[in-house]
Amino acid sequence: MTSSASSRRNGARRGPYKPGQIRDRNFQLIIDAAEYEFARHGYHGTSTQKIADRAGIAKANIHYYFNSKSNLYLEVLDNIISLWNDFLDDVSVEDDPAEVLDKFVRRKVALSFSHPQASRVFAVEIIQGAPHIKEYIRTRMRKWVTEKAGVLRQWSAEGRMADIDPVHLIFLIWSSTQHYADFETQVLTILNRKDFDANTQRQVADFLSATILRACGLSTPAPLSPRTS
Amino acid sequence: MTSSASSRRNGARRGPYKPGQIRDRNFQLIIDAAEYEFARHGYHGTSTQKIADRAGIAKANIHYYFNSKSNLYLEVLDNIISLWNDFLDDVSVEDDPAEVLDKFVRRKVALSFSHPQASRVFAVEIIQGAPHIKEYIRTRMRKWVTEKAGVLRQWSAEGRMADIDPVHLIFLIWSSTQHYADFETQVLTILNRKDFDANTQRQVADFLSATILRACGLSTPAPLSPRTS
DNA sequence: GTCTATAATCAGATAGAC
DNA sequence: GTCTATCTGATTATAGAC
Repeated sequence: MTSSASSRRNGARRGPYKPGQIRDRNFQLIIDAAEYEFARHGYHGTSTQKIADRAGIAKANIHYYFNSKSNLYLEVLDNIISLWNDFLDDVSVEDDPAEVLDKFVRRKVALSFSHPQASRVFAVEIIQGAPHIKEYIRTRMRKWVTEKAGVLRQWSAEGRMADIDPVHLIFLIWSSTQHYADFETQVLTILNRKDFDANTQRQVADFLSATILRACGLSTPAPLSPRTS
Repeated sequence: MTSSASSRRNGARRGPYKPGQIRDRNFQLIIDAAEYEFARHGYHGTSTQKIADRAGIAKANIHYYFNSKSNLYLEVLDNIISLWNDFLDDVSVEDDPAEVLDKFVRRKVALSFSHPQASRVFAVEIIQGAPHIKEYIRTRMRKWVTEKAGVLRQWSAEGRMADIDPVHLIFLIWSSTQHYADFETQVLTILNRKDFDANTQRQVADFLSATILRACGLSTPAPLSPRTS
C-alpha cells in the first residue's frame, strides 16, 4: 500500500483558510467522491470526469492531486483499510467470550451501516482477486486473524465456549455482517424497504449477535453499559 | 431478464457436425469466457477483445452472436440465475427442519466451490446496485424468500426449531456460504492455501451446517443416505 | 493552485472481402 | 459463417494560459 494519506485528512472547512487547508479540503472531497463512484461502478466503470463532477472540482485537478486514477484508487483503499483495522486490538483470554463476540459483531454491523460504500469498494477489490491489496491480506490481515483465532481456540479449550473452528467463525462473522452493506440492494428489495432505518439496523445487530452467540454455545451478555450504536 | 439462452445450451462437441453445432459450441465458448472475464474484471473492466481471445474466437464474432457486449452480459447473468433457482423448491412444513437446513447449506456450499465465477459475477452485479436484475430480485427471488420464510416461521411456531427471524436466517446462509466463492482470494490467503482441496471443502460444509443448525437450536441430522458432494 | 483545450490511447461496433 | 480493417466515441493524461 502507498499510505501517507492519514496525515492530510483533517482541518477541512474550519474558519479562514490557512496554508494547506484548500488542499486538505479538496483532497478529502475527491477521496469521498471517488469512493462513491468506485463502489457504484467499479474501477474501470468510473471515469475521472465523474469523480470530478461529484467532487465539484475540475477534472485536471484530480491529476494534479493524485497524478493518476490508479493512485487515487489506492488512496481510497488505504482509507478503507484504516477503518477496518482497529477491531479487537486489545482482546485477551481473560476477557469474557460472550462480551467480546457481541461487541465484535455489533461493531462490524454498525460499520456496514455507516460505511457501506467503503465495504463495497473493498468487496469488489477482493472479488476481483485483490490485485492491489494481496500483500495487506497476506501480512497484516492474516496476522490479525491468527491472533484472534488463538484467543478463541483457548476459550474453546477451557470450555468457555463451544468447540468451534475459530478461523471459519471469523469468516462467518465477516460475511454475515458485511452482507448488509455489500448486498444492500438485494436485502432492501427483498425486505421491501427503501433504506435501513434505525429500527432495522438494531434488529439486524440483535439478530446476528444472538444467532452467532448461540452458535458458539453462549448466551447474550447483559448490557452493562449503554450501547453505542 | 432477456432469457432464451437455455434452448441453445446443448449438443456441443458430440460427433460429426450437424446444423447448429458449430453455433452451439461457439455460443458456449463465448459464454464461458465471458463469465470468467466478467467475474475477474467486472463489466466495464472486461473488453470484448479479451473475451474473444479467451474463447479463441475473432472479436467480430462476439458481435455476430450477441450483437452487443451488454447483451452478452445479460446472457451470462441469465445462465447464472438458472443455476441459483432450483433450491428447496419442494420444501414443506411436513419436512424435518434439520434435514432441510443441512441440505440447503451443503448445496449452497457445493455451488460456491463448483461455480465460484458465477457467484462472483452475480455478487458484483448486486454490489453495484443490481442494475440489470433488480426486477428479478423484486419478483422471483423475493417470492422464493417469502415462501421459505413462511415454512421456517411455522417450524419455529411449532417449537420444532428456535424462534429465529427466518428472512435474516436466509441472508445469513446466503452470505456465509457465498463468502467462500466471492472472497476466495481472501480466504485462501488467510488459510495460506493455494486452492480449496476436497478436505477443506468438506470442512467448510461441515462447519457451516453444524454452526447454522446449532444457531437454530437443532442438531446435525444423521446421514441416512450417502451425501452427494 | 486552477482551468481550458487538446493530445494520445483504447474500446465497442460495423463494413465488406472471403 | 468468419475475419480484417476501420470508424466513432469516450477516456486518461497533459500542456499551457491565467
